[in-house]
Amino acid sequence: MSDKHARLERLTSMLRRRGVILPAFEIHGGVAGLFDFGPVGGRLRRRLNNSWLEHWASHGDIVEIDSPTITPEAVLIASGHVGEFNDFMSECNACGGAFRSDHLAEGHHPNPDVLSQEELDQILHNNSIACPTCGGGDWKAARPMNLMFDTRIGAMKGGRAAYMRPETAQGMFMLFPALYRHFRNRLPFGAVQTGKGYRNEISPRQGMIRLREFNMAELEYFIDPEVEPAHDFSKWESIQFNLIPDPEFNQPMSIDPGSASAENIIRHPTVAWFMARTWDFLVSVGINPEMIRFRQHEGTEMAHYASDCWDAEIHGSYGWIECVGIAHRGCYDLAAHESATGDGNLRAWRPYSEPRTVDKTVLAGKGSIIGPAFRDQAGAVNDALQSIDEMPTGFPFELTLESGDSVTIEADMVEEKRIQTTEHGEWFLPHVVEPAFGIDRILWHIIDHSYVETEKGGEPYTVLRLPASIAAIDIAILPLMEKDGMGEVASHIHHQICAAPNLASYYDGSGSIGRRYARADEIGVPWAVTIDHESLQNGSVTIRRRDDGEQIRIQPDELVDALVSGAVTSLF
RNA sequence: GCGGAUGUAGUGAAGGGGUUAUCACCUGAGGUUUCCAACCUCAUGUCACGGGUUCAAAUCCCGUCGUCCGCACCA
Repeated sequence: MSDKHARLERLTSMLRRRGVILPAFEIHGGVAGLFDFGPVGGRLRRRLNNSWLEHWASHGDIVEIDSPTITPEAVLIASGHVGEFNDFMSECNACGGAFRSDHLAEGHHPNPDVLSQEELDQILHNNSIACPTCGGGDWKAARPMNLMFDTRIGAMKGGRAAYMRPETAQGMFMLFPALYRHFRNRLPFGAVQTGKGYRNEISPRQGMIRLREFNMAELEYFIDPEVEPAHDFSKWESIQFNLIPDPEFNQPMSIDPGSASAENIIRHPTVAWFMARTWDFLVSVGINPEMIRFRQHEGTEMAHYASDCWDAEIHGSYGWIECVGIAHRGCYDLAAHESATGDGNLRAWRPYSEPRTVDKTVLAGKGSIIGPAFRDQAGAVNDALQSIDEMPTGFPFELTLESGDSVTIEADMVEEKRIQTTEHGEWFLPHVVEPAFGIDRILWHIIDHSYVETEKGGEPYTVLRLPASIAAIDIAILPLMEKDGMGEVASHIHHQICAAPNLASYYDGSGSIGRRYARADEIGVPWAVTIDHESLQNGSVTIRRRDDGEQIRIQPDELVDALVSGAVTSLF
């Protein structure tokens, strides 16, 4: 345990020293839960973000959007966040312990979640509920504890209440009509968004794990609940995932995702499919596959919107940490926004395989008779006639109006009409499967899994074995000496590589060559080019592989091509 | 929010009522060497913030803030 702790200290020291991840605002004392990404970390995070976007864009039916972080209160009331994030806390006057008021009131009210502050205080007082810590029963008044940062839109006092978004997902729901049009009205399709989310955590701990401002990457995949999805799981046939189902139903198991779906351990095939694609992503960016498991939420911990939820948890220095949540949200969000706004554009059209023709015989009122007969009730009579389900057996008959009044309808007041309508389809609320990624947590575990402490010549030596695709710096350019023109050649190659799209190199001419290799290894630079005397004669340079120190000679142009195409490994 | 610990260069640490605050590594310059953290010389940079006690505070006291650990809370 203390070994692990010491390793963690060395790792976080390195991250600070080398400009990867640093506590934010430190010269002003720092703020828990806020971090800076430095010159190395900033690019590392961008690379991870880009890998994530590419991963989903490669599906062909998923597009990227971007929406504001400032969100009007109405949106978050509709989505349930204002109610759900507004928990009341009660504090014990004797020992100072703080607890969620509704948890304390449990057993004394069928649904304490919905109670007001006064009602909660009443229940605590009337039932003399004891403090779980000290046994006292003297409670301070309950106080709301909202985990969202609030703000106002508009400078004057008339401004609208708003919050910093606690998740990026709502942006995708707001844009559903635009997405539906973009995809030519055909499901399924998805939208992704990466960006900041905000939660005013009571007590951020564990470094990058619980943050107050964090990088989220969320995907909303809209599906027709009545279409049985066809996913090809053959790619993962021989890969065993570690699953921890809700203990109410199943024991932990190792199983391939296709079978888990077929056996209904994962309740929806699309959820299983996204779990598998999530696994692909995590492994591709450098997460150790043995350190991944999927845990199903139990009924009681399910978020307010989810009907089935699996977390991808990654094991690292802080134990098992949830890094991805894959939730089947049903039609919760679209339905909530529809009912809050009355907007009719949050639905999709499902054509029937055969048009449905409905023959109906209706009684249509004759205006010239009904009008004079019923005067100001005539409209209501017509309405009532139209909504008759069963034809009357004869005339006259009694017709009940919506107001409850009854009127007598004579035969000459109406005529029978046969109406034929053809319905080609129906509007429905799509269901949503949402994989939501915590980028910072994933980045942390990539670093954690990549950080290797070894020995070199009896000295401790550290290497960050990042995959080349996300390493902050692609290559280090090292002149063996900065004389005889080696520095100039090196500088030229450095600029050549930096000018190539999406490549970053760094030039290092200070210190011994071994020291410079060590510096590059520490922040995970996968390749190092050395310019030596032979380079001055025939232009060739050596390229060294980070993970085993092996070197080959190569022409710089060939190297740049290989870097651009990501094929440096094949040169060895 | 409660309790405990704690705050000294970029990192890690030592020290301590007295005017010039140490040490190692790191970083930079010069020299020397040159393919895996070599060496020599020199240099940059630090007592969280605010108040008090004192002739004098980085040191003692108070407060604030931050950080860490435990409790509690936690999409």
